[in-house]
Amino acid sequence: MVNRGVAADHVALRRNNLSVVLRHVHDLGPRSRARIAEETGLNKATVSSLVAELVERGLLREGSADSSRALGRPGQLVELDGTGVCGIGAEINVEYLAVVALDLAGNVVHEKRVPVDVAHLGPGTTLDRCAELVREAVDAVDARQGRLAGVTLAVPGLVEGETGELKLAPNLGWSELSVAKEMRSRLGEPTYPLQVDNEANLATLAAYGELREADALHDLVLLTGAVGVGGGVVSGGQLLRGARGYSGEVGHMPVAPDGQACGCGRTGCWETVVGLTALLRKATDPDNPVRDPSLDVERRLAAVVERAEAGDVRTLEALTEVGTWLGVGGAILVNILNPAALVLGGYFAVLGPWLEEPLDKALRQRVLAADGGGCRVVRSDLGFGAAVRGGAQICLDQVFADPTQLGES
Amino acid sequence: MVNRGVAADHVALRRNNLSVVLRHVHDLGPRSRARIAEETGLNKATVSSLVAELVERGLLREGSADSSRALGRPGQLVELDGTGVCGIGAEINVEYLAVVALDLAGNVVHEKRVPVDVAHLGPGTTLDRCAELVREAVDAVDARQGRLAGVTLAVPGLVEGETGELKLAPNLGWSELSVAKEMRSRLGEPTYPLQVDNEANLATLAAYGELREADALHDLVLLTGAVGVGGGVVSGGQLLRGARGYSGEVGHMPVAPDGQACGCGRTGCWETVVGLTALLRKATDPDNPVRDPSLDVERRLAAVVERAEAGDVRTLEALTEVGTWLGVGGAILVNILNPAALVLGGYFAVLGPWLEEPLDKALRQRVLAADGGGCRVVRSDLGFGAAVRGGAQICLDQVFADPTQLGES
DNA sequence: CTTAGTTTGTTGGATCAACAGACTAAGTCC
DNA sequence: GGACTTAGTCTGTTGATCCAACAAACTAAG
Repeated sequence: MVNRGVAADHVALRRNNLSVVLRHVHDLGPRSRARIAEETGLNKATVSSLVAELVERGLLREGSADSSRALGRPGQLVELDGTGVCGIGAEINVEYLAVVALDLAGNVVHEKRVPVDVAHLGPGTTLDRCAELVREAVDAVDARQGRLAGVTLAVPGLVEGETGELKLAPNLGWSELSVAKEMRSRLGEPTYPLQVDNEANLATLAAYGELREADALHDLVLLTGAVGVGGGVVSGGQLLRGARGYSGEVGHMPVAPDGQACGCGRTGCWETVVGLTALLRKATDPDNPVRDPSLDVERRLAAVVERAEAGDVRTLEALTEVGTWLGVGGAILVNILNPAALVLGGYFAVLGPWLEEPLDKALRQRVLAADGGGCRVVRSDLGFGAAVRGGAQICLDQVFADPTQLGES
Repeated sequence: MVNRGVAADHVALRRNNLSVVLRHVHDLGPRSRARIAEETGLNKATVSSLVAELVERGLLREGSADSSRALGRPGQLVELDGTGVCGIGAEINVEYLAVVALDLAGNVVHEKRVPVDVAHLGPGTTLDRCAELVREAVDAVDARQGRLAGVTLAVPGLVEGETGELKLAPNLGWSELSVAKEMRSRLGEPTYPLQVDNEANLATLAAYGELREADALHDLVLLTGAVGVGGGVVSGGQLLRGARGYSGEVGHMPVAPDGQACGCGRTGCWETVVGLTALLRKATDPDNPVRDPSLDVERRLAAVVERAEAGDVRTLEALTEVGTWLGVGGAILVNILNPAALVLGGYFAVLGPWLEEPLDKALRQRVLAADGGGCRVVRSDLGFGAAVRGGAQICLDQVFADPTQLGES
């Protein structure tokens, strides 16, 4: 059934079917009980019983009458009751802290982002500030009388799957830090679940959440471009985490033999040719103000966009070059993983209009399967808020998977 | 969550629990009903009922008394009844056709391998010969009064997931061929399921089957070395197939910029530095007989092993070089996928003793996570029979997933 | 305004699978 | 031989789904 090979009883059966109905309404929108029964294969009477329990639990609610059918008694629409439950995603990144609270329907209940120089502050103070942000978000959820499904904290580094320990975050300058434990103690050992996850993985989940609604798309690779380059993989509808949760480290694939030296000590890593620094090096003179690393990322990007739109040849050439390099590395990923979509996130999304063409061309040249194995290049419009969204979403997903885990409202 | 909960009823519940008990006995060996109940969390009475049904279906059988416990009434052991059900795996490869029939316990019931020059024969005749092999295997299963769970055919090429159509098999010189349909018609439209799958994927499943019994290992990458280099990925216990089933094409990752020209038209592909041809080029003179491509692979390998064991410096250097290149490409895979094991199959396994050290070293240098992300390098001892084994296994897995799908014996 | 036809959602009974606990069976230990 | 322990079966209960009948609500047509 839902969990491969775990003994099940009628409680598990009921839980499974509650989940099926809740997800069905979430994915496909408001509909009558009769229609749910028809579409899921459950009996009408069973659907009535399941819907009643989900309404009881504050996850569904009765809507208006359905007048779409011409004949017969109109159905009573059943719709998602978003307000009942919320999930919170928070993020510690090099230049900012962020938090978002989403309700079950995916609406933003609370959102905040503060610029911070994490490397300067150090772990202790940063975690203090982050805990403060989370507390505000929890208060906002409480104020709306929402129940909290959980909090997920995104960090740009290697997070050990089991323990939630941060092994290594080169861009923060942190290592071997039990972030989950530190946060729990700062939040006063909260009762809601708190987990820590890799930033790129969570951004990938967020992108998957957006895309699967449009298409029936269950295999994708996300590339998040910042100073470094991160990646995440969804395969068969499942986030690929790897044995310890260290998956998706694509930034240091050796692709450019004669390339620049990389922060990791080697030369020619992918991020030395497609990272933001590389783009700016190619597009501008050394004394250009956009090269100043202390300037915030959005500002520097805006400058590049402006030059590109103005038709600056050097900028356009640099973008084409980066796009081609993206295709070179992207082809490796596509050959290994055969995704249905290669999603551009972070700064790649912003510059997508100029990157896509050379990227697509390079990809098609280098992927063994004809037509790139059917892989499309897509821009994510979630911007730098993808990771927090994914973090909140992962908490809500647990409610969809088991609607009984939260007590009744 | 592609298997996003399907509506379930008591039949599905029963099916699930039958599967749990059957898998439990398969994975952990013979044990009493009481012990199964304790370990699975099912009720003793329920286990008795489930075991009775599985015995009825010819999948389990009553064994001897369990005298391992000192006190109390000894239990009646329940064990896998291997003989009841069989799966068949067949393979079409460049130099040979092969078939194997396995019973539920994984024992070889029938096995055959014939050298064939597929490129010379062409698809029609090759499929005729292959169908003949399958028919022999089916007869062998029938002779043992085993029921046939299905047949899986392995081919070295891109197999479209949904349709089972072979899109491209460069090493065979085939393309756009509906192998599944051709085989079904040659076998007289059989009633058992017949599927077609990628050779490397099936070999990966076979390797996973071997390893997961020893360790609790659910993330691995298999590298099969032959003239080309293939790969397969298991992540979270699930074979990674990709959107269309084209995953695992690792042979053409660009790693060696100044490398040899590759059959694919580019230069520096991974298989140009780690393929068998590359090894022989480095280890031997151009006029050496082992370079003769018409010689069979095992013979050529034996020659290399002999030289290495004799301490031939040139051979040892070539092996070190190939091992290092294996690590360079392997590091890309490990960074992306974070497997618990990198499994060497095909010719890599044979030469493992000489490849592992430089491979391991290169890997550790280039993987971002400390200690290679915990990735071990392991040799598969399945040799060139891995794919057929995996093919048979995949049929048997379906029986384990749904023990009711075959009628009672 | 009436009647026929259609669709929705509920009700009560049947079925089925798991569970709990009592009970019998079959050994060991003293 | 009796106390003790563990295995497996039997019986009755619980709970979830399914089925079929039915009431409710609405449209269409005469």
